[in-house]
Amino acid sequence: MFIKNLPHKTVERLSQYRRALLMILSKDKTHVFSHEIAQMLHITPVQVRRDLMLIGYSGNLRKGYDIKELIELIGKIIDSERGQRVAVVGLGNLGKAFISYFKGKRSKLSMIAAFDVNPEKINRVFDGVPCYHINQMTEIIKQNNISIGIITVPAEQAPEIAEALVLSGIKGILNYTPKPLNVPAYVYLEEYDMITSLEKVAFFAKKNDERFK
Amino acid sequence: MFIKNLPHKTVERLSQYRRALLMILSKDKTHVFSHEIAQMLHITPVQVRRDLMLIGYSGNLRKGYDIKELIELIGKIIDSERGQRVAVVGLGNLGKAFISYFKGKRSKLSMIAAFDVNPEKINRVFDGVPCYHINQMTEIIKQNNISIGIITVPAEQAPEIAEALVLSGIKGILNYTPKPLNVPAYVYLEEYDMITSLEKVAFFAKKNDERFK
DNA sequence: GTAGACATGTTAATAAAATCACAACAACAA
DNA sequence: TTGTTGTTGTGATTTTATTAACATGTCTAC
Ligand SMILES: NC(=O)c1ccc[n+]([C@@H]2O[C@H](COP(=O)([O-])OP(=O)(O)OC[C@H]3O[C@@H](n4cnc5c(N)ncnc54)[C@H](O)[C@@H]3O)[C@@H](O)[C@H]2O)c1
Ligand SMILES: NC(=O)c1ccc[n+]([C@@H]2O[C@H](COP(=O)([O-])OP(=O)(O)OC[C@H]3O[C@@H](n4cnc5c(N)ncnc54)[C@H](O)[C@@H]3O)[C@@H](O)[C@H]2O)c1
Repeated sequence: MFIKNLPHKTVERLSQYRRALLMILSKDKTHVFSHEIAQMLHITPVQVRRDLMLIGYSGNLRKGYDIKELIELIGKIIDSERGQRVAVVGLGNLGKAFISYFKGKRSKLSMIAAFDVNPEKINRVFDGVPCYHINQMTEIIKQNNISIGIITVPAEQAPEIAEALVLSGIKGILNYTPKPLNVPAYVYLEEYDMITSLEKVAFFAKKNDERFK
Repeated sequence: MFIKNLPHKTVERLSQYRRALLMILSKDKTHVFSHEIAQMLHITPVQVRRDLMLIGYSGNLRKGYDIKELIELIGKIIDSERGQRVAVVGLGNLGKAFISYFKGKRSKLSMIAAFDVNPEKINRVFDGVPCYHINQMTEIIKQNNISIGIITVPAEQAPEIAEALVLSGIKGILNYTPKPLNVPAYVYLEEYDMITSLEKVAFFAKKNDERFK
């Protein structure tokens, strides 16, 4: 299902809506109001309604939004129908955290493989995901039609890993190392740094502190 | 040093500029151009110049920006003069990843303590950071004037941990669990979810793939 | 000494994102 | 029947963020 030019931020929030909805689905509620979703994500109810409007979903005026229906619709929009396959490169603390957190959470994204150089990790299975030697990476990516790579190797290795991923035909990269990467325009690159998040918190905490005093 | 209402996004980028600058500082370069910084962060040179303008920094027309000076100025703006103290709650994969990554990276943020319930972790030191039992949290936070907490416990425990952190007097929280938290307005809360990042990459990778075909 | 190449700094314009304001409606109570 | 409450959906507006355009300055080459 395609919707013309969904705003960048809306895509991000749709993923968050789904996460929140999956979380409350269990609690034998069938419907939810925009202000309930909003409260969970610390945004305004209008924002929620606007996003849902953009994906063409209508709620019930009295009961709110049907949770199951909405989850399904979000899936139709942000998931790829045929599914996408993912690999983690670097099975250290962060790689493991990702894999164990991800486990069983999304049906349209399959965690297919991990790659490392440490002999103690290679040819073993971690949380259902087999770990291979980095030398086999290109081969396995191609064989399994893996289209997304997550980089969690030591920073120095990141550029060569990124290059190898691109050459293997990957379409998207999620980089957790602080090393800036360069990839061709047809590969989507997302970077995240915990320290930047921490510094943001530190900055605004300090600011808040003055403001509320 | 205070600058009236620095845009939210600019604060984030300042942290990234500093990270990038620290990275190239070693390479016996003393100056850098806006387009070089821009390339590293995948943004435009104008954006960089605009941000630097906002913090009142002027570069050299011919040589660009003095790297050391700029690092220092960014510090004056985003760091707290007296420093801020940080604790990690939940010393699992993610908590460890954070601590070992953070180690030695920022002088104005000190990682003071970790808290956990697992007896094997308590009263031991991980990467220079001592781990205490969660029962001691309030006491240690107050004693050490810790103002920022990072939550990396299992999701179900997150709300009670957040509440305890707030009661202990924390001013900022960085939450890595998918559980939505509620904190008073004077506490700055930042949340991050790896799966949202991954889904964003998946979505735009899929989109790119169609566009470039 | 002057044209060319190439930076920065900044105002103005544009684009993207969020919010306001309110019409439309459903349920219910009096 | 009619007023009240509380919701959704959305055009209009505002706010925030980014980009364009260009004036200004510095070095180099000749
Ligand atoms: N962005 C963030 O928020 C963040 C947070 C923590 C760590 N980090 C970064 O993420 C990376 C991983 O952190 P970590 O704590 O998991 O480190 P780690 O040392 O625990 O894990 C790194 C893993 O990569 C493997 N490895 C090394 N070279 C490799 C290669 N050439 N190919 C494949 N695998 C290789 C190692 O064997 C190890 O298993 C580091 O670069 C760190 O700086 C980033
Ligand atoms: N946001 C993300 O990107 C992301 C990624 C991975 C994991 N996670 C989440 O982060 C959390 C931690 O992930 P992990 O892989 O490190 O898990 P983990 O199981 O390795 O670590 C959790 C740690 O918390 C400790 N703990 C449990 N209850 C506690 C309590 N009441 N007080 C203090 N400590 C307690 C455990 O002993 C353990 O050491 C989980 O909630 C997971 O869902 C988030």
